[in-house]
Amino acid sequence: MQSSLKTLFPNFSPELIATIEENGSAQDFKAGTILMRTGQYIKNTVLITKGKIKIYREGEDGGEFLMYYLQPGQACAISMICTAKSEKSQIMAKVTEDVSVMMIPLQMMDKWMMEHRSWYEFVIETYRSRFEEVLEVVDNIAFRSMDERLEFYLKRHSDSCGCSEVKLSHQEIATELNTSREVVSRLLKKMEQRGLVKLNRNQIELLKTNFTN
Amino acid sequence: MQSSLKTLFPNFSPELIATIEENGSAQDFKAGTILMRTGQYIKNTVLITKGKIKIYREGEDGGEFLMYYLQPGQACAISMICTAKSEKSQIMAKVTEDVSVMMIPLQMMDKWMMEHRSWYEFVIETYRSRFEEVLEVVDNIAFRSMDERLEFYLKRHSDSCGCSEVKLSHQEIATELNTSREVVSRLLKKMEQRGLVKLNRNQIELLKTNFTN
DNA sequence: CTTCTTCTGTGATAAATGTTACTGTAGATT
DNA sequence: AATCTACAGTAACATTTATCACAGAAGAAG
Repeated sequence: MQSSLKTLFPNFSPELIATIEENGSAQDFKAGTILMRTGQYIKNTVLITKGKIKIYREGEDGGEFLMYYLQPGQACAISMICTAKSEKSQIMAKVTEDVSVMMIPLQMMDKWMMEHRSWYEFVIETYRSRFEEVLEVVDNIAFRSMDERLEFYLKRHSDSCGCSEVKLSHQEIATELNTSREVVSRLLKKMEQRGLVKLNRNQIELLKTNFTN
Repeated sequence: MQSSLKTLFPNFSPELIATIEENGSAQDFKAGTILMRTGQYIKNTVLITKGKIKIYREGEDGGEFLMYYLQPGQACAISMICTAKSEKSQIMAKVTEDVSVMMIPLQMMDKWMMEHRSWYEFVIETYRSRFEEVLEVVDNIAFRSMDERLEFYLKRHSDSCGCSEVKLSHQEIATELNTSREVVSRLLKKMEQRGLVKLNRNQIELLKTNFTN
């Protein structure tokens, strides 16, 4: 357990790791748990050591829209940003695979930024990469049509799990793209006809050759 | 000129202001100048002291999509983020009203973060507010239809200039929302019929009463 | 095996948005 | 005044996406 921080966050200095273990509290959450809601105040920064957390935006009508996933070795950029002034969360965070996290009280943030170079760099890099990711999301909805967005979504999923099978129902995909199940079914069918995927119940197999370009 | 920094960035400490004036270089740019292109390397952080800069994303087909405007007293969050590692820009920055800026070489960033508390806080706050703004943009395209987005766009414009007349052609609006001029014309006409706006050549007057809710 | 539930496929139709094509008008230019 | 150009209005049509309605198939539960 102690060592997992070291391997997951290889750039952290030994002193920083010690400080984290001293001040943070390790916690586990089951899939389905909602860790953060829109409008809630943020009291902790979260480092993920196991599992997966989905960060998404919720529309007034209850629709949702996927921003990105948090995985082991990553941290929640939003919580870091808001934390500084204990702001309200602008997003929803939901556990999609049982997670283990390190909860770090917000008071530590500013302190460590000054004291630990490796923490400072990690925070900046987290901001940067998330900002970039969100910009890519904007690109997708602003410039691309549903079929392209679907392809991109599947690709991102398979990249993240490292395998070519995406185990999701059409309904789940539709929800994350904020569209309807029928639309997803139809587009997937077309993709199958184009030879891009193979469809099974609750599972979509990406035929990589056509995909990775 | 010296004093403008002080009034525009009231939270900066006197020492920080002195340091900025010492290390930064004041520069002016005419409306229309493109300060940053997608893919370019970033060498400076930019503080705006006069004018307006448009930050937008560019699609492969040349379409554009407005993210937000930078105004006096603000800084380019992207340049701050990327700067840390001299990354490539992910966005376009175009001067829309003649600007004066302070260019700050990227080496200063990290240094000042450690040395000047008020700089650190400014940077964090800039990150936070821009991130929030981008999330709002995502909301708009993900959950709202064109007419709502148009209303939001107009409102934001009038808020930013403090007046109720938006001096833009339908074409310009269409470009920023990445749609076509005809669509904007149609929707504006409908809004006029609903009594929300009054249309003139190159100018849209918001009839506030209905608007500010 | 039978029943139930969830997931998937698909047609028909509606609504929103994009595209094409054309017209008129205001203001600038000559 | 005559001409030109950018801007605005609008109809007709194409395309994309959303919604409704229903049917069949896979797997779970009894």
